[in-house]
Amino acid sequence: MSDDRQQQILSAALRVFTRDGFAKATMNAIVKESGLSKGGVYWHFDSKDAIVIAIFNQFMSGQEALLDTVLAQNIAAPAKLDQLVSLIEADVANFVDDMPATLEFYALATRNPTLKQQLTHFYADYLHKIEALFAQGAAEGVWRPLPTAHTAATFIALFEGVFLLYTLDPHDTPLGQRMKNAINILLTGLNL
Amino acid sequence: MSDDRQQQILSAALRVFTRDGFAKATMNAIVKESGLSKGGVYWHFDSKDAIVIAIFNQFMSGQEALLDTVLAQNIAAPAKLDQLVSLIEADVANFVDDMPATLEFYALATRNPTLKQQLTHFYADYLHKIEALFAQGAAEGVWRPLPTAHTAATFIALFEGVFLLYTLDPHDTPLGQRMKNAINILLTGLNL
DNA sequence: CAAAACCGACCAACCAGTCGGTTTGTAAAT
DNA sequence: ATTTACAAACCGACTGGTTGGTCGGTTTTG
Repeated sequence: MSDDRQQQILSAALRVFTRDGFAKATMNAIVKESGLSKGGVYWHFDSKDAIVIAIFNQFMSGQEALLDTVLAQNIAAPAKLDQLVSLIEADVANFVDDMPATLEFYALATRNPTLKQQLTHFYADYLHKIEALFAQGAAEGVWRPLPTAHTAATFIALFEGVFLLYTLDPHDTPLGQRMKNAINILLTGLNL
Repeated sequence: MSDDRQQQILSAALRVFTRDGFAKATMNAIVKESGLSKGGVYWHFDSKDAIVIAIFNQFMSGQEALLDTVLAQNIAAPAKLDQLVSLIEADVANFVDDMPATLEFYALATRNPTLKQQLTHFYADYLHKIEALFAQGAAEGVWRPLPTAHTAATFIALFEGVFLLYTLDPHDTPLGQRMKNAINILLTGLNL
């Protein structure tokens, strides 16, 4: 049952990263949290970095699967957008506590070539799929036929920014509300 | 000339953080880069964290000063917005290389209470000032009179997101172009 | 019984911070 | 102008503690 054990280790590691921060997280802590021994953990993963990369991959796969689920449906573009927001909102509720860890992963990705390449691919894929969504909306005549690359990049940037600010300071406004506000303004525009 | 020496240490530290990443940056490296000795550096700063916090403060002060410069002028709101984009674009050129470090600071701020509080204050201030800008635009009759808090939060999120994505993967599109694309879509809106 | 999975004591490297001592600036006393 | 006095600024060898990773041996599994 190698896969189960690996998952057990990854879950433990994510818990430690979330609790202690990536910089302060030690292998000893991950080992202890996993319930295994040091040798056991190192039998499954060659290094601390290997664990980080594995967690990162799971996170990206999950996000991409979520997007695919929404886009696969046979509905109008605005409905897809609504559903995407709802799904992300629901999904994020499961890992709000891990969001600082996400930030640290991003920081790490700017240094680690392996991580950087994976992240670049992930975003390229994600961007293309979102582009298709906006192209659909334009074809349906509900959205402006702007260059889809610009629109998609702006949309993703807006969402990432909302996440970032929420992570830095969740204070009173819940994440779902922030996302909806942002989307509304992006759709309607500011100009009179 | 205590201030000069402190600045010398902070500049060296930022260089090391940018080069090695915050996690891997050691005091020995900062000491070496600064040209001083360990005792010398520790005479000016009590700890590694104190150095980080000082750098963070400088960064925030700079950003706020830039915003104040723009807002203080006696011109229409859209012109202020244009100018803000230009100024940020020019300013960012000076520290593109340090942007991964910025990401790491953000990650750190979610753990360190002192940093977190400073960052919260900084964003609250920044938000209020941006709100005033959108209120001005609404009063001038060029922008929709939406709730300024929502508009300002969305605007900041959009910009932070653009920065984030650019840091993660600068590939071909320059930052200034990305900012302008994003602003255009936000102003005009997507809906037909 | 062989390979896979696991154990945990051990280690070499490293790191933030300390401290006793030295140099430098500077202001008052001679 | 020179000495004295003292604190600010600086030096760098040293340390106590920690960390990622290893390895020879043990248990479990098929």
